[in-house]
Amino acid sequence: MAKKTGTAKGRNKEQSKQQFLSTVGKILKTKGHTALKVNDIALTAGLNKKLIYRYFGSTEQLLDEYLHQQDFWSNVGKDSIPTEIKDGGQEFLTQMLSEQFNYVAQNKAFQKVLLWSLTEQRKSLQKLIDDQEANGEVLFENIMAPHFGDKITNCRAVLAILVAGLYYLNLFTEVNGSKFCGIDLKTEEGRSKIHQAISFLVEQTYSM
Amino acid sequence: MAKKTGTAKGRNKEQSKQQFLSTVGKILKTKGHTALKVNDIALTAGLNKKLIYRYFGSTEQLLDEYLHQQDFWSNVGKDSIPTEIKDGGQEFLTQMLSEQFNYVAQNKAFQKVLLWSLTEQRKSLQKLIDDQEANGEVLFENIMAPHFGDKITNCRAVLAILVAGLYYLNLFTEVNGSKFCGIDLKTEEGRSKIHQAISFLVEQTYSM
DNA sequence: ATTAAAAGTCACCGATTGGTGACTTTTAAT
DNA sequence: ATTAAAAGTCACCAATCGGTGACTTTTAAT
Repeated sequence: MAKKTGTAKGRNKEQSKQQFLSTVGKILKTKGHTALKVNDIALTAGLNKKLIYRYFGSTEQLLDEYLHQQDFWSNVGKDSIPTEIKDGGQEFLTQMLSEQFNYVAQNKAFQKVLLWSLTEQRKSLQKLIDDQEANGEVLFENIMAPHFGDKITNCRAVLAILVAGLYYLNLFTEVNGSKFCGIDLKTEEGRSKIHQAISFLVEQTYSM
Repeated sequence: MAKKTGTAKGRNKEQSKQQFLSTVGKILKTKGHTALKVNDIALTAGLNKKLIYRYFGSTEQLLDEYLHQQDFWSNVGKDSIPTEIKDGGQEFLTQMLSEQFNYVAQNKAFQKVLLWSLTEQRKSLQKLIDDQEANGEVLFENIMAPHFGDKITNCRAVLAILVAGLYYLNLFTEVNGSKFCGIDLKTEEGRSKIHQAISFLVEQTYSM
């Protein structure tokens, strides 16, 4: 018969669970998803690995709970859909893509999750992707569809290439940095060129 | 004192080496680079793993030799640079990007190598990337620079996003398929939309 | 104080990892 | 036929992997 009194000097289930979850994030950021072994997680967390099975059932469920806990898309998209849109969403879209480019660049955990989702099939990863799709659909229907009309499909394809391109460039930069198409993405100058290209490409798409 | 007589009934060094190398490709295609363990390679090749150390020195050197042996870029770019270019390379560039999109889609080994190069740092992978970069530079200097003049940097940034985007879309399709920005990349219709977007974006860039 | 559940520890299991020494078999020059 | 190098096999090693049973310690209600 044990209840919690709040006196947590290390022997606290909820605190230990959070310790495991944050350790998953730490390892993910530093070593990638392939290093998420139960022994490493427990060692890094400073807790016994048996607790992982007791609290989460398995390592897989721990990872699932980590992915579910993280709300990667809250910072990247839907947070601020403007109430009034004059230019058919051109400025909004430009800013959204630029912010997304920067967000991915500075969020290493998200980078690793992106890479993870390109590497292996997993329910929790699929859920993240589905959320992103649903999130984007709101933008398409509310902002772009009214402006593009029957050209909306072309617009989708262009945006797919842009979003995917910005993802890849950030992933590429992190590992084999140097240059991509002659542009050094590790410099502010190089990244600035990408921002200009985003602005240009969105502008051209809206003049379709 | 052993020379080769060409009588190879399994006991042939060169044949065994090629067997190992092709096995690396096979595992890479089916399970990805994380599954390239020495035990698996030897088992799949039907040879003893000791031979890997004897012939290549280590598993890493075997992988390096595989990457060096494969010439992924020969089919994707430089093969046919037209002698005469009238439109500043617009048509050539459009076709090159479209072909690259299709090439990556059907070459699983290349997909895995791309993913590999986003995952871990390795000399042989870096060399592949450098080759690609040098390869692209020829196109920039010979075809696009004369046409774009001082706007060549913007052109680089646009092309970086396009190439990166096409890479990512193919990698994404392979694992978590379904849809990206509402486009189903597993259908011919979806891929056709991407080809149209490539054509459109290159066209717009040349009207810069 | 008793007690039962939860928190946490420890040692062990079988399977797999990378790697090597000692061995046998084949090859081909002498 | 002899012989030595190369081709190939087998058994073993230490380290690590995921996972579990048995244990001790703490907690808090009774």
